[in-house]
Amino acid sequence: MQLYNTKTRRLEHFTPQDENRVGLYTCGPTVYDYQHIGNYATYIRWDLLVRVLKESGYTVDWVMNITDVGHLTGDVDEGEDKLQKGANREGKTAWDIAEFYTKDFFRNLHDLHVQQPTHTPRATQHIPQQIKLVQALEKRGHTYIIDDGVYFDTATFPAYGELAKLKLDSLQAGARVGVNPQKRSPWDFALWKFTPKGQKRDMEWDSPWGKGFPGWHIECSAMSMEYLGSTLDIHAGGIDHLPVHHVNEIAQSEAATGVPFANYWLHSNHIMIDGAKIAKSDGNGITPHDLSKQGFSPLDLRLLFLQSHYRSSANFSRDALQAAHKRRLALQAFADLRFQLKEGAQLAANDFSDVQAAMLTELQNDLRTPEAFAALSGLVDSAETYLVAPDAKQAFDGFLAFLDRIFGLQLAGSTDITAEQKELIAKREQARGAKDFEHADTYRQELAAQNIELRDTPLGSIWQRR
RNA sequence: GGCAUCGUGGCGGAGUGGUUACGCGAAGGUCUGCAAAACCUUUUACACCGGUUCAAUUCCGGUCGAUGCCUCCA
Repeated sequence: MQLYNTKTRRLEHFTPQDENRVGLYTCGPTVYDYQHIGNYATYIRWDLLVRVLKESGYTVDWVMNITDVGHLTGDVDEGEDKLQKGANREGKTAWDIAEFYTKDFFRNLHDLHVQQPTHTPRATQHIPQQIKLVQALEKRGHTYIIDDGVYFDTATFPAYGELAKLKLDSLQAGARVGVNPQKRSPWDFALWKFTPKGQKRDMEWDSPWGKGFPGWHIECSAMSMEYLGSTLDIHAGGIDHLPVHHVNEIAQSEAATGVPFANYWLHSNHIMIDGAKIAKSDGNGITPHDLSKQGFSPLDLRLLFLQSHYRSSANFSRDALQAAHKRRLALQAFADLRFQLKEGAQLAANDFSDVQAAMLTELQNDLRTPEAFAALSGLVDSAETYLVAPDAKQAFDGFLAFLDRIFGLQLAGSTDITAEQKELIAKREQARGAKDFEHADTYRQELAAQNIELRDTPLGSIWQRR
């Protein structure tokens, strides 16, 4: 398997530390609001990575964190989110808000057929581990304390910023707002923040340095190492995390352990809407729920995101989603041919195995989904024309199972049409044979009313759902 | 201001130094009882200007444009 490693900026052959097991960490959501479709695009892509790794014979330990702490103070009232404001008005706490959005997040992942990660640790449930990691850094002389927290001293970590190829001299620190002037360097970041004097936060814990809460980066290091050890095989995340979050994760992790934090770094690019980044502040933070209300299935969205490569910045639009929806229906119609095997059909077992091999090859080459789908399209077209013979049933079923394993589109999850519907089709065939086209069309219309369309082939009628 | 990335046909989206990506859509046609499907044709595809080359969308340089990051952000 080949993966593009941000660490080296090139395609590399992937080799895990253990022969058959892969330790994968992916940055999860901060649960203070609904996740938009761009967020989910990233999780769908890492789900694909896990699926392809499994298909390649690996066992995958997948850890995805839930950031349920950070900036939720007791009197949050910023941003435009009405529910959050409402929650505050109703006297809810940061804990309630985190719980609400965590549930929403997992429900959406389920609907999008993203597999359940092996572990989904909450930051609030791993405070001791985070404190321990900060203590280790303190012991090794990588920290200093100022009035609002314990900070990581980037000057003590010469490799700081290497992953993102940061040129610290040329970065414009002055553009930042709210920089604590006591920081030794603008790049230093908080490991532990103190609760401001006279304040009481919903979320705060005791620590050796005083009451407070963990910094924004330390949870990922603490929890990934807790479950996967000091060196991860793969650390994946959104491209936006590269220059700050991932750079800081590396610094604090490697400074504490002395060993490489991750062997492979994967970054997914952003989904754009109308050529611009998705941002709630711009009012384009579309959620899967918004699309459901418009009649789209979560699987339409899943297919749309799988059609583009994870490293390119894909553009979302209604038309593109509609196109994906229709493509999915066509794929479903292809899968439903398994209920309509025809004697004399021409598709043979090796037609499926050849395409399966070709698709897997593309996916193992840095998850090249566009090429994999292109390879599939040829077969779908052939199947539509030549149909599938009964003696290819096993191969066909096996192929559909393969498609569901790698793409998660649930193609083999459909059911056959009912006996009544089959009866209608038979009646229509009879009427047609007798050149009673009036009745034949009546039967066809009856089926159409049940969202079933017919097309006639030399081997008989074929139905497909709309 | 600094650092990056990218500009492909109506839309989405791959890829390549010389041959149809693929999907969705539109127009015409063949076929069909009518449809559907399929097939054929059309819808002037690779931002612009130079350069290298027998040959560039594909390499090099420049121009213009778009976007991202530098601040929590998938």
